[in-house]
Amino acid sequence: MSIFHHKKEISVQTIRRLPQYLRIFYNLHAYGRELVSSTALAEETQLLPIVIKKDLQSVGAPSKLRAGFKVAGTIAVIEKFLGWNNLNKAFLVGVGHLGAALLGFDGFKNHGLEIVAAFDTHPEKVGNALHGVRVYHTAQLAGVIEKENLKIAILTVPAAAAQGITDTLVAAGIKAIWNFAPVNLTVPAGVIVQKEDISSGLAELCAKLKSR
Amino acid sequence: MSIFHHKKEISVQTIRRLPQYLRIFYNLHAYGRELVSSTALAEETQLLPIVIKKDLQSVGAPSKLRAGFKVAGTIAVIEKFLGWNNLNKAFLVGVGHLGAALLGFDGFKNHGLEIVAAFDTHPEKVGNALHGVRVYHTAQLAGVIEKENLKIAILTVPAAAAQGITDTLVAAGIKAIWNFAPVNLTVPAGVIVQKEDISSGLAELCAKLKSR
DNA sequence: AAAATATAGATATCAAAATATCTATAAAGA
DNA sequence: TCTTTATAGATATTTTGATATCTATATTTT
Repeated sequence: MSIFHHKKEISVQTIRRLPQYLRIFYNLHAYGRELVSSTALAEETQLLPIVIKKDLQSVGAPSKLRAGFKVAGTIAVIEKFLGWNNLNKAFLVGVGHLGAALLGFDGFKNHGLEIVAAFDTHPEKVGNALHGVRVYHTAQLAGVIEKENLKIAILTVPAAAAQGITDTLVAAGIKAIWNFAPVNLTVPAGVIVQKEDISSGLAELCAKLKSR
Repeated sequence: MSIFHHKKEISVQTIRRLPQYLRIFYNLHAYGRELVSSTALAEETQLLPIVIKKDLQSVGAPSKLRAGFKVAGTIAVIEKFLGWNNLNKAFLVGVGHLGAALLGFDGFKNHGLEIVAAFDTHPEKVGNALHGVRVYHTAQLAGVIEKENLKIAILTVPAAAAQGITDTLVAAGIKAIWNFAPVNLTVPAGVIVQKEDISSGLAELCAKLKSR
């Protein structure tokens, strides 16, 4: 056996399930539950108990033998793993239908995200505030990013505009882009792009519908 | 060798990539391109050529040796596979920020979906039209579903209301629910639920950010 | 005409993820 | 006290998906 400890890699799929667990654990905590077993969680999530067990073990969730996982402690390790124990300042580019909806979503505070600014090019939007977030003109992007030292961008612009704005964001030192535009962005190594595309989910649904 | 032909199973991941291919093929078609190779597509999508090749082969995309896949023919097979070659009537329940944004998204016409009605409980929304879609009171759900023979529901209500409405939908004969509420719905076998959860994507992004 | 090349097509290998099985133990019940 | 049981913990197996390699061939180049 090696004397080196290999840091256990946590799979992407596990990471994607963590928010779901977190939501349930928040509820349990609010109801005063201190322990919950993987079998109980399995009913709630419709996942297999063993999937949940392995997911929680992999982030180091504390447990009590024969009793389940500790609610408060598990919340703490998941939040810490995701960095959701303190808020990251972020901003949004493109105040269209989707962008406005995201600005109105107050759940981000539970997800480590605080949207502190928005950007758009339409004169009737610039200068106003939407859901308490001020809308700047896109031309001011670089300045605001630098002044506020922002690292995370939420991109909700039309496909045609996405790459151009991305180049501006990268030049301004942005480290992560959450991309809702239906294009693949080209960025230098080191910049993280997380693509979101609901048409994938719709395709999955339609494929299931057809094969019945 | 068996005399039975085993219908090749198409993987979920392949299905989720199909809309992306379709978008690119629409563009190519608009520009008059008749053939495109997997290597060319790989640059555009940032996927490996072999992934694309296998994906397209698995839905039976027509090709020409040494030249690539046929643009028009590939569009046809993908659309057919997903059932996007003709419109499915759908409706939306919950005209909040997200629901309104989805109503305003006109791209659904390219995705085999036509939203013909919306439902909400707020008196100031009921009776109006939003983006050309009439908003009914949720109490009228069963009636409208039956009258219009609707099969696909888009659920954008708060978590607390989701299961109750789902029960109504199921009782009214709905076959598929595209669920944007952050809960796991319980439905009888045969009803398809496709869950959409952007917090998974955010978790992925945050995990990547932390591990740099 | 001959050689080189880029491609789909087919098959094989590898990696990731899900699932199953086994073990030890603390708690509950007889 | 003894037995049963539900659980986390650990390991093994299976399945799924991604990646690599090889082949045949139409096209292009020489």
